[in-house]
Amino acid sequence: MDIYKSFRVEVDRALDAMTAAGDMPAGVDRSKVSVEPPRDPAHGDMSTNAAMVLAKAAGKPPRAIADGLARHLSAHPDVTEVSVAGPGFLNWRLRPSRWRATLRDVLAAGLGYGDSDVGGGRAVNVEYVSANPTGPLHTAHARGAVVGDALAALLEKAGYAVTREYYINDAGAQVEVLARSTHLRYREALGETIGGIPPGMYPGEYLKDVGQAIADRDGDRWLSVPEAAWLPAMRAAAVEIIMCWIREDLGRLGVAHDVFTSERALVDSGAVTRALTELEARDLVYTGVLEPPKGKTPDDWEPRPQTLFRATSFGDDVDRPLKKSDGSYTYFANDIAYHLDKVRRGCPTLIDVWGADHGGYVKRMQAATSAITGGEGALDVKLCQLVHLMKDGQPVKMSKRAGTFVTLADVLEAVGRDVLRFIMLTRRNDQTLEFDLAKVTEQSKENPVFYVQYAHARCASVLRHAADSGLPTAPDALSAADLDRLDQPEEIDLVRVLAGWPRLVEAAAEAHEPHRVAFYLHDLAAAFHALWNRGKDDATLRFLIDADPNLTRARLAMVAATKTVVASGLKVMGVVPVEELRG
RNA sequence: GCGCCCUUAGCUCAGUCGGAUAGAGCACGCGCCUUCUAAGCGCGGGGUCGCAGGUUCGAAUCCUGCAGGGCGCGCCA
Repeated sequence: MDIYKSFRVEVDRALDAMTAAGDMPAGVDRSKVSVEPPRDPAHGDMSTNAAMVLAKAAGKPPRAIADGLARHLSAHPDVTEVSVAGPGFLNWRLRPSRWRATLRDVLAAGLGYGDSDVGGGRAVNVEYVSANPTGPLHTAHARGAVVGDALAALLEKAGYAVTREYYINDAGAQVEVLARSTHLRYREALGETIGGIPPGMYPGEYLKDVGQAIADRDGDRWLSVPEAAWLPAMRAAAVEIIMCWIREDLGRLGVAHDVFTSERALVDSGAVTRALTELEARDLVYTGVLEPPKGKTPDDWEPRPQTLFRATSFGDDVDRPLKKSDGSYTYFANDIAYHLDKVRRGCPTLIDVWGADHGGYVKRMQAATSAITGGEGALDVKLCQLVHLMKDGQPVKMSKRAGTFVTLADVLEAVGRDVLRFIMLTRRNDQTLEFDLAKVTEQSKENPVFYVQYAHARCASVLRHAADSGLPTAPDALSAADLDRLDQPEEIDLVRVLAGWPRLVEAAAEAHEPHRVAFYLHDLAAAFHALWNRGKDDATLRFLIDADPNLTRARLAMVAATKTVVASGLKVMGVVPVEELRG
């Protein structure tokens, strides 16, 4: 169990005792009481805000409550140095043996250390990537892919039942364009000279491969038939081939979705019509005329009655159209049906990972999700800001229009999967990210990937040396070590960081912020590197002490636990830990 | 014009449901390799948390207004 959580229980017991003694009114709301590490370690190992939070309801000054809590807590066998500070913080320290005990927890749990049950097995659907099937993945997609995948892994570690989902946008005008562009390349593959690619068509060279593949499979059967005949065939074939590429790229990135949902299949099944019927039943659909967007009116704007969803009743700024002027459904209408579908499949908690250019779409989708599910479903949207691809400090020029964008496959080839995944998680999702192809493969402290991997490799190195000397390195053997031999302050510092991993997993999962794992691992690596270097100044602080097998075994337990927690964190990030950095 | 996101050290960024003297890396200055990997570690200088109000025991964090940057704004997805 998380060490902070277990002391939160102790605080509860103390409060119970105070209530029983009449020092505290019964039924006081304790939901804001927390036990956490103080920001400044000088204040102690743990701290609670209970006295300040409860002062008003208890009708007592914070310090009086804190004094009462202090009396109860100081009776705990693992607690020392209880003190009341500042406006009413209650601080205390733990006996070092209590901290050291976490090493056994880590060794016993292995990579499962930090697993939590806060999720309680509740279902969460994480939808991410969902790139349009009109071309290969490029760098902009990589961030959403990594963030979504790491978030899914994090939620699983925190005890949620996670579904990883990809929404294939294979309906609508853009796949029609794809079909026409593909037909052009198909004709080209059969020997026709097509000249330039007309405006409005996808110019990318990659469509040549699609055209060729269809020519190889079907011969010339789509050459002299009317568009109505070849268009659906081109569309289906192109989407299938490109989705195959996308899955390959995701596979290379180590991303695997559980569910792929087709927009077209959803529309064909009548789900959109049914969803709109449900909205109508709730009186959330009407026909109205929208104001033109101010400041940037389209040239061909004319007021027109439209089928609208009452998004404003759910916090959006304007009501949103559900049908185009030709009577077909808007993308938004399809998306409402899709989100309803996700909830109806048994998952009220939805997370969508989107690109920054979809920011204007968040409110309406949240409004719609809430409306269509009658408040049962809740949608959180993680918007990933832009990735600026750089090389040696200079921006890499990209233009999708000219077909010169950098594909995900290119970047993967240049830097590797693990580097790409780690770097994508070194920023909050709503912060823009600079990705320098040169810097991220440097082996220096400036590169967080290297820094964390180096810590893992150093742990592995120590364990290798130990094994070479015939020392036991298996977890159960190390668990039997006399951990009281770890009496250096820096050693306890490191153990404290290790003990913070379960708490971090829960906090990051609840906040839907996988990047916190990357920052935690950086801190953990720093604590380990610091300890390592202490052995440079003072040989008695090295991990392997030939003359003292018992001390060595205790220190190996600490090293093995550190290696395990680094690996556990990297696993959430989808990064493979390295055993060795030098070839 | 409106909406969303961002603004923290010279630079790039963290900052836990509001918590104590706001942190890390880079850069700068000074130290540490006969040693388990020095691709590392230690010490030091460096801040009006964009600006102005408000909420309260307490605000970088929540609310309001303003400024600067990014993204978006019916019949694209």
